[in-house]
Amino acid sequence: MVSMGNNYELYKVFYWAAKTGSLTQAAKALYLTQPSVSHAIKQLEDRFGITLFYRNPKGVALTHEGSILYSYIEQSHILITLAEEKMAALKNLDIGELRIGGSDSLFKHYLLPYLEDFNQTYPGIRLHLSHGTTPEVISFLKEGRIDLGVVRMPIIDSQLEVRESIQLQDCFVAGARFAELKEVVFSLDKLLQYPVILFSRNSRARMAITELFQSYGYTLKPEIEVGSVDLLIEFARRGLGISYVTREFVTKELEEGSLFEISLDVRLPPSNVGIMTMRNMPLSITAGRFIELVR
Amino acid sequence: MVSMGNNYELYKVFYWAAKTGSLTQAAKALYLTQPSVSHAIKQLEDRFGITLFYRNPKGVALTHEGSILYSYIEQSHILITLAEEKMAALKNLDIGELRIGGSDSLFKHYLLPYLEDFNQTYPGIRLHLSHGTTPEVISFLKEGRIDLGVVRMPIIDSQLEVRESIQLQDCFVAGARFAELKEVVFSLDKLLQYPVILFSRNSRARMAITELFQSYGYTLKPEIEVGSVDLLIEFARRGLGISYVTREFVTKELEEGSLFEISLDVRLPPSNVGIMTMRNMPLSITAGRFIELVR
DNA sequence: CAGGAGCTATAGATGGTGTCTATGGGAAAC
DNA sequence: GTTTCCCATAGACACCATCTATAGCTCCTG
Repeated sequence: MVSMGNNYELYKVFYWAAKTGSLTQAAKALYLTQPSVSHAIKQLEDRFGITLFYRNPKGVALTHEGSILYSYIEQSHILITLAEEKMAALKNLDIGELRIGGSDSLFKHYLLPYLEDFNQTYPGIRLHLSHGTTPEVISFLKEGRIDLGVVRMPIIDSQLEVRESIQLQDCFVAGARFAELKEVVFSLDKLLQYPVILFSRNSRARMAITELFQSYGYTLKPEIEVGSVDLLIEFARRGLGISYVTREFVTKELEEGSLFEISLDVRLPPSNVGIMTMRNMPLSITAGRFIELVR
Repeated sequence: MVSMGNNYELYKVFYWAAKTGSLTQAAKALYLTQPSVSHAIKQLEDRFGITLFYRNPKGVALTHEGSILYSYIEQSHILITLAEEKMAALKNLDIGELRIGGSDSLFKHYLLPYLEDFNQTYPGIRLHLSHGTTPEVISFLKEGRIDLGVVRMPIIDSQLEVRESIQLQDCFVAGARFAELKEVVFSLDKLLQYPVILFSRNSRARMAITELFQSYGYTLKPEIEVGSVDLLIEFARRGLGISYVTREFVTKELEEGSLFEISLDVRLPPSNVGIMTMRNMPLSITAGRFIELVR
């Protein structure tokens, strides 16, 4: 693996010398002195064994060979300049992309305002949202397909760095059809006498509540399983049963009275939203900025 | 005229680090040590404020931002490599061009063997031949349209550097129709009784012979004027008159007897071929090599 | 599980070289 | 003739690119 060739820095000097047609001007452009430029050009000429410039009293002019070199170096210089501009734009968040993984419900009910805010502040950043279950999001992250994942805590994975975000409280809610239960304080076993609606997927929330019932010796078996948080809410509103949802996701319905919360004699465990990134991997600029925004 | 930006040399290091996926390998390719490469990459990252590589136990991998940079730098590197190869080829005379100015007759009768030789030795060099009168050739040279000019001496021009080449001797020749003149020794005025054929253009040779006659008080007025040396020879062979030609250009005809030289009682002035280049301007590689060949 | 063999990061020392100042020469312009 | 641009050269200096040495990390292997 041989890498013959000159110091690339010399080509920068050559570029400016050729472009300005003057070693003195090139020196100014590069914040150098004229002898430095003179010396740099001489180095190139010596290494190539080719004279690149004619020296005139009014400046320098490319020789035939020099102009051949210039035709390449000019392109090369343009590319490097574009690259530097692009890096500056990336740094500045004028361009870039932010890839987030998470569940639909978290996107809609938790992340949406942040995403709107971020998008308004940095309209040049393209947002990629990948939804999936917690394990799927984790593998997206490990495969490098997303910059950060937003999932329910707890996450135990030494490869991941998890930042806790707001706390969410799951609860049971019901609609008008069960209005007579508003003032009742339920025990877990009493709740089982009513139709319960749960999220169908193996979500962390569902596993948690199932385990809670089991720890009291009960088995929680849903009457209905639905595939989205929206349906959980809608089904409860329509009186199809009592839904287990995240309270913060039904704030509106609770306020307007289309849903009410079932009071229980046990405390349901809260859960936090966690923002995951790869441990020991630098954050992309966009991801870093987004995380700052969220916290 | 601002030139922000990094030391281009850093991009060379970046290129190899990205290409090999290993700082250690990059160091080997660049004949450096690993800490040097590490340091160089760090500099780039610090200047951009962007992390370019993920550091793994088995090497490094480009971040998203790093791979954007790489897409530019890779192209840039390819161009520079091509440029360096091109320069090496030019130096090596594998490619290139040689632009020579001169008169048709000198090309044909003087330069041709050298050109053939040069072309055989350096088949990759393209030859451009521009013919013209001496003043035309000089202006070609000053305009940079040719690398060297081949004309009759003397040339007096302080901007030009002239290398004397072989001496040529002009003479009068006639064909079979004037066979009876073979043994005669002519004086200038006696020659004027015969039809003389001269080159039509204001060539240096014609001016010289006209002046010679004038210095003896005679006026040389050609019976026929022709536009090429070939016609001078052909007309003489066919007996249309006595042609004034360069002896070296009719060697073959003199040997085979289709022409013979007129003996004169005065010595005609010899002239040298001169190879002109611009003074104080570096020779192109091809021109330099060609001049070596000729001398 | 310990040890070896990769890899990269960091610290500190050093020498090379890139850059500077000072100067000279040459051509053009005034 | 004098000035005023160029660029080339010489020599000195300081910076920084590079080095050596070392540490930390992960993976692999006996």
